[in-house]
Amino acid sequence: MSNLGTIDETAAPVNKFREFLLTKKMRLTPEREAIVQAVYSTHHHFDAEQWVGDLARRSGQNGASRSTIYRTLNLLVEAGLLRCVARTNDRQVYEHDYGYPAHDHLICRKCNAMIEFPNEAIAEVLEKIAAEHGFRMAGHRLEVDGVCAECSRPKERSHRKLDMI
Amino acid sequence: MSNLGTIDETAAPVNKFREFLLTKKMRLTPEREAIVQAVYSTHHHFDAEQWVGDLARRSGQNGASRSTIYRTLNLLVEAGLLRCVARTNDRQVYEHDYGYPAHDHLICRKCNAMIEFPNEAIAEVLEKIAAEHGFRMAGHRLEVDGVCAECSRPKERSHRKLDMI
DNA sequence: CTACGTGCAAAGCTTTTGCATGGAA
DNA sequence: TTCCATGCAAAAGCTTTGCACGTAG
Repeated sequence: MSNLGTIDETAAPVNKFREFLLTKKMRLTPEREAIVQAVYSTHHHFDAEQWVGDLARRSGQNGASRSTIYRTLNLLVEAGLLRCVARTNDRQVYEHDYGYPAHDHLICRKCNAMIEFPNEAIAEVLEKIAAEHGFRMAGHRLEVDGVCAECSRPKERSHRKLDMI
Repeated sequence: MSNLGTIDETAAPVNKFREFLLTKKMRLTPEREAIVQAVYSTHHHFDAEQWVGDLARRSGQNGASRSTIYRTLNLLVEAGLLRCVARTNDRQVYEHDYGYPAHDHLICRKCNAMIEFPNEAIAEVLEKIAAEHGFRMAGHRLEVDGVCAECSRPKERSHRKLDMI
């Protein structure tokens, strides 16, 4: 959890989550807070199982069980704090959807790298299309697949086939 | 669907599939052919299980087992005949990717309707973005979610919550 | 006292796979 | 004969859920 000076970057999402929970008469338990802090401690893509090892180990002690992690991730998506970006190896991949500019991803089918790019242009096009259909757009998910520059280079050895989610 | 005179619209995909299989030293078996004909008999979105009931029933007799259906659908995607468009109810949703213009979908979160729209504009934007990143784009998958015009109408009763894939 | 949460284990689901049988080249 | 394919049943894997027990309010 990188701190910028004294600012805890997980504070804002935790607060937003608390507000969301209030509207549903739910509580911000230590488990839920631990999960939000964990997933907001770094700005990386992640899947549920990634946190299970870490958080379930110290269950009760600033951790949470697998069930609670899954349940909480669903809540965080509902709260608008997380976004499902893709599905890799049959696992749902999440990313922050708060305090971060809108973007989509180029996904390399060789090394699985996910390259972000800002999506204003696309959102704009979609707004127009949605309007034409009387469709109230809530969001979108765009996965562009292909081969990244690194893996395209013929001479050098390409990336290892890894799960770089 | 619509036949142009006496032309069987499933003939072209079957042929294309045969060619693909040849390149992999595989055979166009009756089972594989039955599957291609089934999924190309109508231009609808579908998932694997949808065909299991239909095709597995008459196994051996112009049908195929669940395993073979799953195996063949994967081959058809590889062959460029099918495309994975989305995931609904945890099931992979497919659509024709041959003899049909490129498009993406607006997905209604109320009635699950999938509304197609041509995607040249988006493909164009993506070409540019990919080029900027030296990324060799192979394709994309775009799911726009929101609420369709029908379900947005406040006065009338909205669509039934159905799986209109 | 009541309602909400957690953890555990088991269930649920779709999709994949091992294996024995069968058929085409 | 030698692969390639099929079908069955079982496995795999992620995610959800039932239930009993706790605990905040």
